[in-house]
Amino acid sequence: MVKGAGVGRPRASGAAANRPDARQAVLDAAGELFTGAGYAATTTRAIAERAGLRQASLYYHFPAKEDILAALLAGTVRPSLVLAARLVAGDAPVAVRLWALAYADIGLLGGARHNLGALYLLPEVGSPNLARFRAERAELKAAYGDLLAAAGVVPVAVRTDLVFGLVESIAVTRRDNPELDVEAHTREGADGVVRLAGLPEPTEELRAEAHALLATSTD
Amino acid sequence: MVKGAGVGRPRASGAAANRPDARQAVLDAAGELFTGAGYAATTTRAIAERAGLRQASLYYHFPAKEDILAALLAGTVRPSLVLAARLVAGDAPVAVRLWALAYADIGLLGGARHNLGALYLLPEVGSPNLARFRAERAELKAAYGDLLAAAGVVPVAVRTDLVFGLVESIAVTRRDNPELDVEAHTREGADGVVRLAGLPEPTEELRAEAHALLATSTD
DNA sequence: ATTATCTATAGATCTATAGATAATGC
DNA sequence: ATTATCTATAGATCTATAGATAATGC
Repeated sequence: MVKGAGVGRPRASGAAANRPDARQAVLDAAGELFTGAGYAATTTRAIAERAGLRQASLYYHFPAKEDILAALLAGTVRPSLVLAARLVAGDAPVAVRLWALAYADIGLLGGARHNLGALYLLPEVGSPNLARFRAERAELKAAYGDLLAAAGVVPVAVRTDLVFGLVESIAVTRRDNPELDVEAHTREGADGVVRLAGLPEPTEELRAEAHALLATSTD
Repeated sequence: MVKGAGVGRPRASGAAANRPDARQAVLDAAGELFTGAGYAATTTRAIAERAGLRQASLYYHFPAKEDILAALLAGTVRPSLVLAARLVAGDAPVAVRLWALAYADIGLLGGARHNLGALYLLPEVGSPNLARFRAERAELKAAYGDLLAAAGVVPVAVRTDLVFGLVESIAVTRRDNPELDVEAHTREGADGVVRLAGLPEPTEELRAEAHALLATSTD
């Protein structure tokens, strides 16, 4: 086993024995602190403390502070991107696929621990080292654009901006109100995306079809 | 005159003579840097350099770095808040007033120099010192809620979250694409707010009425 | 021998204050 | 005398590296 139980020097913090995965503990800690205080205002010392190790030990798992942010960003956009690719290529009615994508995407952002969608708002995402994330997020946005185009929405570029803005706005809403009813917001948000696009008012049948579509994701 | 032309020691930078208002120069510089790089990542030295004075001289105009951010935030939310108060108390059809508020609000965020709306996204707005701004922004959001309630929109809380999120999303859209066609986005955004609320599709007549309402703002 | 941590610290900041200085205004 | 700036710096960080150390595994 490469991942032996207690290989390496024990931690100085009391939590010497229980270290299931230091890397994951670092990501959890950074997720909470970056979303709360921002990237620049979060020190590597604070991350390490919360993860139960010393500041310098972070650098065994990540080459630099920015790589911690990159890892968090990658983890949040990829699941939506995978789903989007499947839906764009699907053959269900386009309004159903749009509703399903918005519902799943808002749900992922709203349900993630620590409001990880707020990471998208950090000014640091403009950094050259995070080009990978920016490209993946642009791909996701393009998927919304493809669905809107297939639905005959015009002007498609402006409406894509608005729809994508509405989807991501859950990060700000959730920051303002951590007690947010995520399920209600997600369902109303998906309805809102369809309305905002200018498509016919979503019906209960449409929502049921979309849910069915999403339920097949693990096949 | 309190504001004598060249009172005080001259600046070390070449721009010794032309100092129309140092305080304003500092705000301009900070607006650009805070929106681009964020608050924590922007040093007081960088602000001062861009404003044409020395780092320590900032502290003659502002007691602390955070007060520069507070001043910028106050300047961006107040104009919308003043308009919102007028529209909430108005007697034009409620869809007209809603369209007008969204149009003006998005236009102010989109047209401001340096994408000042991006300041709302900074994690530092949670700071205790910026409670004033948060309260004013909450008041603006409440005005949207009042208009939606008057229009009979249900569920009003969730839809208010979505509408307000859509309006503010221009800051993210503009950051992603600095070449954004602001006028087109603003008009489509205001239409989108009405649609998102679930009200009847906006007509050209409604838009004309709303523009007329806004034209009377300086009376 | 390998792994995962630790301690210690170099070098580079960054904010804010203290006190001096160079103008104008009276 | 007042104003608006300057120079210099104290004190407090913060990131990342160097090298030691305490486990397990062979």
